[in-house]
Amino acid sequence: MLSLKKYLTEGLLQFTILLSLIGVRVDVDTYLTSQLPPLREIILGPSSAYTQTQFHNLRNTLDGYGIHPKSIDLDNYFTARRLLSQVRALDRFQVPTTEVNAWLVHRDPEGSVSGSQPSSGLTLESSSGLQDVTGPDNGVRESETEQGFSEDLEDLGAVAPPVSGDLTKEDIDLGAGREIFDYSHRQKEQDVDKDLRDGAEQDDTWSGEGAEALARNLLVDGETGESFPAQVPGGEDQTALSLEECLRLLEATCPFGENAEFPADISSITEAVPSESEPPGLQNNLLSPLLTGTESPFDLEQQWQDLMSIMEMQAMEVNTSTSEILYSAPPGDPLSTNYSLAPNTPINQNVSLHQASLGGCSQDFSLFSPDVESLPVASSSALLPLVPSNSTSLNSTFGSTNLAGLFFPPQLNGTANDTAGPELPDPLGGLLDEAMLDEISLMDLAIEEGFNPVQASQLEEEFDSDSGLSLDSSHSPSSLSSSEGSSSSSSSSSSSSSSSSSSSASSSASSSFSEEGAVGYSSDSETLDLEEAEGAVGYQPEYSKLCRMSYQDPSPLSCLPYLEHVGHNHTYNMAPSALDAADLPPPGALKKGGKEKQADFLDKQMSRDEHRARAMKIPFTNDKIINLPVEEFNELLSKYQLSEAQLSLIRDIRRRGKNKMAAQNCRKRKLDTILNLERDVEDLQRDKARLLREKVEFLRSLRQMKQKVQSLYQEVFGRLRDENGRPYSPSQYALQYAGDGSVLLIPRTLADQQARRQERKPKDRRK
DNA sequence: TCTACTTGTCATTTT
DNA sequence: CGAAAATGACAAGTA
Repeated sequence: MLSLKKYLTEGLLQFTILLSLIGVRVDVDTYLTSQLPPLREIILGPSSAYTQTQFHNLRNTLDGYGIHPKSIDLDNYFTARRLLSQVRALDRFQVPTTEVNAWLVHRDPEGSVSGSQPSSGLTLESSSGLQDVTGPDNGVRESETEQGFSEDLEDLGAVAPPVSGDLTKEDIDLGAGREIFDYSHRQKEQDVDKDLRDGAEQDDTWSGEGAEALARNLLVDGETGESFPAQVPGGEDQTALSLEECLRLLEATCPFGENAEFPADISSITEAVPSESEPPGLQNNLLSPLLTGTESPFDLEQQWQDLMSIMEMQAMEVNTSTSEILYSAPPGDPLSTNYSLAPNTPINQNVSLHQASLGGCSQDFSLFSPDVESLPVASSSALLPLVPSNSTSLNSTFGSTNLAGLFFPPQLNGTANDTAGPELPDPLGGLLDEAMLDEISLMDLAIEEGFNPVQASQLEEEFDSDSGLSLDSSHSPSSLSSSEGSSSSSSSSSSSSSSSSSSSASSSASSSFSEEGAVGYSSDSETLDLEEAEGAVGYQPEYSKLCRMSYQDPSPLSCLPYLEHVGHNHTYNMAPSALDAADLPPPGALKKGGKEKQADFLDKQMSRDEHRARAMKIPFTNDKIINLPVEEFNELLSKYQLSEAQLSLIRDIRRRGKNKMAAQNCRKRKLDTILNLERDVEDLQRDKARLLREKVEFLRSLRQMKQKVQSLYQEVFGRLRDENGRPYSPSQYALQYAGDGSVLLIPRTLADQQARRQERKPKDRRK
């Protein structure tokens, strides 16, 4: 059983260790540095928590007795601090949330453009993340979320650098199909990007006026469908829906393929494939954040490493080895295992590709078809604009995606995936590693049961309530007022003990209360008057309350053994009965038989100062001496003719008495501080567990999304037919998302080139 | 008797 | 600058 002293000493040490272990230092540092001076002061020195109690004032006013000198400040402070810590933790860990939400929100063609800028990525703490945290609702802020979506996707590693070099305007003609399907986004991207980019890239590529009409159509299409709940399940569905739209368009496109329009011509390739002349945003869009096999994994990995580093700061359990493991593709990861696609065999049967309405897509297709038909066939670099704009969710989800890089085996992707290709699915897939999940789960479960976020929140609430019961009792204004508001020992003890305090604690508290209230410095047997009783009710109750609060409240913690020492009876502690027997009768009033006994007992019970005062025949009680305000005290002294020795003794008594109270308060504050810190640790641990659970859930959702995307890719690709009605070979062709949401079928060689080019960009940007 | 603990007290610092 | 409060350290008393 730990003693109080031991608790004070070792407890602090343990607490410090605990803080460091759980990575709380980050938060603590934050608070120490700026936000909340009180904590710093609590830890480092005097503070609001140590605000000097105006005992005189409190004592002189009836209200003063009901005020805990410290608890209010501490309560407010810790409440604010806890909230702030939660907010910050959410801010930090909300990043995955934002990412997931981004996945799910359908992209608005306008809003998404800016988000696809290469320069917008690389910061986990994007504005969108903060918005998601602070914003009241995600659903309303669709555009914001979409932007955040794009950004977050890039953050995940999808930063697609502008394609350089290999594909230039000279290499590939810009065809009508390109304009048809890409211009709108290009134009919008230009609008947004012009301001943001250095303009080194040629923007005029897309400045054809004829395409504006098409752009409008595309814009309309993109806006038709697309406000999706930012929730994960809905987002999945919406993603599937978008893909389905693509598929429908694809199906509608099949006749073209039969008519030899499907093999995309050079011009359409040019349109679809970013060239040096294209705005960076477009180029960026050409690679999927999650699916590109070139540079994306690095960014993605970096992002996740950042995330993991953050996590590690707060969770020692998640060590670097774990994070490394996370980046290794789990064997079961569909993205890694299902590269080679059997067309027409969607992996995820749950994805319904035929239930979504196509509305605008049809229109787009009608626009699309005539152009395609008129286009010459260039089989060598065939590029099929498969889907016009309406699949904006896909576009927003993946930016411009080289789906081939994701869904085809590295060997099929050629050199582009030499390095990053194998890693392609890894960064995200690795995060979903079951081992990691299990680890986190265990971590979470170690602190609180339940894995479902809903359950987690519920658990959190429960924990909060529990903690409030266990730890906040002494700090919550309500409990404080209830305990201190009680004017009698019985009521106070009962009320305070009602909060599940142990019998020993309550008894000790009540006893100490009564004893101290009765004795204290007011046990001067000479003058037993109303002031005596006043002393019992006035000053001492305060002390008893302090003790009660400090000792009894922690009892629910069930880990504070020092409670058992509360009941110690020291010289100044006397049972009320004994007190009455000893103090009430004047020294000479007792009968001879019990007089000596009474006197001896009284002497034993009196404090040294009381003895001295009585020996010096001080004409008033020690309680008065100690507790009277300065003015009244001086007034009292002036009423009597006191010797110098008496005056000196009185001053000493006053000094010692005040110091005694000060010491008691000081010790109580120490205890309160420790308890509050302990509670904070618990809160932080709880928050950490909750955030970890959320992260796991998000990762799980992400994995599901990836699976769906993969299956949809397979579905779409498998339904593609060339002019001869034969399916395309996955080894020769790949689907790629363009920046405007269109899906293009491009030769693998072209995709590899793009991947290679984009591989360099992020590196350059990092410099 | 020893140990751990609480409380009181002193000296000093802080407010 | 002085009073009051806070606090570390130590002593005394108790279990």
